Amino acid sequence: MQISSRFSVAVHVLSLLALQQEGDVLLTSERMAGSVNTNPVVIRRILGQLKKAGLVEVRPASGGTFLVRPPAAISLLDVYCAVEVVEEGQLFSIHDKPNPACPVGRNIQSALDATLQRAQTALEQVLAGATLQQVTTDIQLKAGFTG
Amino acid sequence: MQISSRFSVAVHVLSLLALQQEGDVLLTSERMAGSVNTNPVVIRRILGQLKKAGLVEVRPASGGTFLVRPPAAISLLDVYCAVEVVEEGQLFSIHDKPNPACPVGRNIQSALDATLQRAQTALEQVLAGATLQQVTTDIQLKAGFTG
DNA sequence: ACATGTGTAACCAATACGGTTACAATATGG
DNA sequence: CCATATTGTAACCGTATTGGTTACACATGT
Repeated sequence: MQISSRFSVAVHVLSLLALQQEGDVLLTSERMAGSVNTNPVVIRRILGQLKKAGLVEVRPASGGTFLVRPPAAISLLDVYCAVEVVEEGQLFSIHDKPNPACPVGRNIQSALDATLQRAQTALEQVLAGATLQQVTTDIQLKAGFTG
Repeated sequence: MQISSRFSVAVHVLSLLALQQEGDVLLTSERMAGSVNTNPVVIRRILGQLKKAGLVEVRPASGGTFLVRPPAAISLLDVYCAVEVVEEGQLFSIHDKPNPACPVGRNIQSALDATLQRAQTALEQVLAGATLQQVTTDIQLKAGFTG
């Protein structure tokens, strides 16, 4: 069981947008799909989510997708929430309907809940502290980008 | 997408074991299933994993499952690893085979990897710091246990 | 009018999960 | 030895999710 690759694809797409420069060829969902190595519809779905979350704007028909915010103002947590890979506070599934006639059954959910929430929050805080800017800077370093 | 309830059921089962007292009725997988409100086979599967991980010992045939370690020496991370809800370092799925002809495609995986590992580690560290003892203490408090 | 790109539904196959049934293997007590 | 209770495990099933595909309506710019 894993957090869907939708999240990493979304970061990929946002990185393409962030690294796009004036004068570059128009970045269509088709082109993005080429970089990701998937079908453009997949990209469009994700872009729909990113748009709904206010991270990108998308020009209908004539094409073109743009970041609404600078890369340094987009955290990986923003992306994670935008693509809805995990429901709020629901990373861990807790068995439901344990037997209330048993004290453990009656109390296990609440006894576990705080810890599991803390674990999820810890994960999300790392994502909150990581920006798209950092990702693209890393990509540039690795790629030997000059600008 | 959620981390399987197998984990929470495992904690439930371990809590039953931890709170078991001398003279209590034998705790069979059937009884545990009653508390969890599931089928005994489900419990047995999980017990198989916990046993393989060295957290419990199980008496064949005549029945009876026992903690191998004191509850304070069993972390929730131990349980999480025992029930194999998440593969090591694999909480996040990263799309594979991005296009290496594109600098973003070529580098996105490694550019993301460290951050995602850190996020997973942060979550797991919270679990490492939480013990079965804490869970059972909480259950006892909530249940108004006197023992 | 036409070409191009977006948006979305529907379909499909694969996978994981949790529940169930079936039954072999094992230990214990009578 | 036998009956009983319990464990261990395979197989099956239905459900949900995912990511890819196909189809096509809609929107824009030339």
